[in-house]
Amino acid sequence: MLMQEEITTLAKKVCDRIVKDIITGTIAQGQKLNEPELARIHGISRGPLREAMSRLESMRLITRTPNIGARVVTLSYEELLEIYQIRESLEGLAAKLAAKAMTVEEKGNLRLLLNSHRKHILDTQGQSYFQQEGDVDFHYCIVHGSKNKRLIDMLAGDLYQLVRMYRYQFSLSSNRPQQALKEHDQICSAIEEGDEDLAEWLMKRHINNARNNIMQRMQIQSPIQDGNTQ
Amino acid sequence: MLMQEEITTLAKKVCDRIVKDIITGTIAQGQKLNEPELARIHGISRGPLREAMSRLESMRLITRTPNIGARVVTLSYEELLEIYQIRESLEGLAAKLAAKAMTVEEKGNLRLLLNSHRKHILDTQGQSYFQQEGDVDFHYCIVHGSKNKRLIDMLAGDLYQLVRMYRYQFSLSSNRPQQALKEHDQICSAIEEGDEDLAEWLMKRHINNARNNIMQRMQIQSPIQDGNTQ
DNA sequence: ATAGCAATTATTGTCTACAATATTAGATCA
DNA sequence: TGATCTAATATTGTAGACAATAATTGCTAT
Repeated sequence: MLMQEEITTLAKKVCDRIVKDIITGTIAQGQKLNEPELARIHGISRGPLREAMSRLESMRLITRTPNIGARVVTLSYEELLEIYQIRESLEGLAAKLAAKAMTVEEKGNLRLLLNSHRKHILDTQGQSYFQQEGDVDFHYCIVHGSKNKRLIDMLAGDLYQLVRMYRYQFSLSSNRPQQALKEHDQICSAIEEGDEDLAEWLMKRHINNARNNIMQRMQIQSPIQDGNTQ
Repeated sequence: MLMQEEITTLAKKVCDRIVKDIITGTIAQGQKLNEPELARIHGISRGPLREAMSRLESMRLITRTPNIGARVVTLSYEELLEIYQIRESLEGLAAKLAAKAMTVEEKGNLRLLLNSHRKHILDTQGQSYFQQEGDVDFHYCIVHGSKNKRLIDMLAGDLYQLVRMYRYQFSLSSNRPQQALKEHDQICSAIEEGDEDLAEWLMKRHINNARNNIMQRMQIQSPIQDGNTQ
């Protein structure tokens, strides 16, 4: 039996491309999305494009108003706070569940991932991009280890996209890679030992630390630019 | 200035109707959704219907497979467990935030709501329907009191629909209305006093109790019927 | 010169038709 | 009789055209 080809649809493909454009800022925050124009750019008709936009809306990357149209969300200090509150809660749960549900193989992979991050940080001191994506990888891995499908969808499906968007657009690369790595290390150990409560507690503290770090730097940084081009 | 008429679109209206049908079981779990048929039933064309189905998918009330079609989700003991794990985490957070963010007026309304529930329980002993919806109201109210928009969307927008679906289809009306009311009372008091940590702890325990109660009864009850009509 | 209105333009919402894929039914052969 | 391939049917995916609503422009009147 052949391995199933990754079957997909125009709407999904275009959705992924637009997601990328929004996260990286190629399409600016607050910008109006014109359906005929976007359809033409991606070489599809408005049908699948609108379906793609429905997906974007469910991810909360755009907001739609009937008869008026869709705009890319506008990032804000307040929303970032909201997101981190939710992350602390849900990822704490994820870590707790992962400590119980992860297989030895998965735990091994998590450790390997961590070691490769350590190497990256040592090799490319301050190379923040990899650190960022590495951070996403680590959290992504634990969330999947929770085996809670709905939790996985909520975090990996939607919320992490927003987190990546904030990081790109606000240049929020970590300025504390060693510290973050150490915290990841602790979390990994707790999971390896199956210490659910400790894993949860460490994860919550880790995210709390990250939030404090980011908030502090955002207030120092130049105020949020208005990406609204309309 | 006139109050804005609730402007809407065919897709949204039909989506709401289908949501209702799915939750109440008018459309059985596991059932295949035929686009032309559904469109005809609701008197619209396939365009807006497909958009409605996108919304249903984002709520996880249906699952879609490219080129094959959409089916209503199949409820399971495992998923219900997953949902309650998430609820415990997120609603704990909601209660904590609400204890800080709710206005005196909102706190007053919450107390009024609770008193009306008490009256209902006294009047119609064992009348479970109101108790169910009343329970939803109470949690809904606290979630909104958190003022965390994304949290509100996650819980009130999507998750509660699923919870209602489980309650309808598994006839999971509360068999402990007095106990639940007492717990609501405690949570309300903690919120009134602005005791964030207590509110969180009480809410988590409350949901944990509800879960244990439901799980216990589901195991006693007849096994989950297969609603798959295909 | 500016405010308000009217006509025009542009954009979104919806419908119908067609193309591509999956499912079903039937026929052929071992 | 049962399995497998093929043709017919049904269903989903996509495109393009039309209708309804919103935004814009230009005009008029004060």
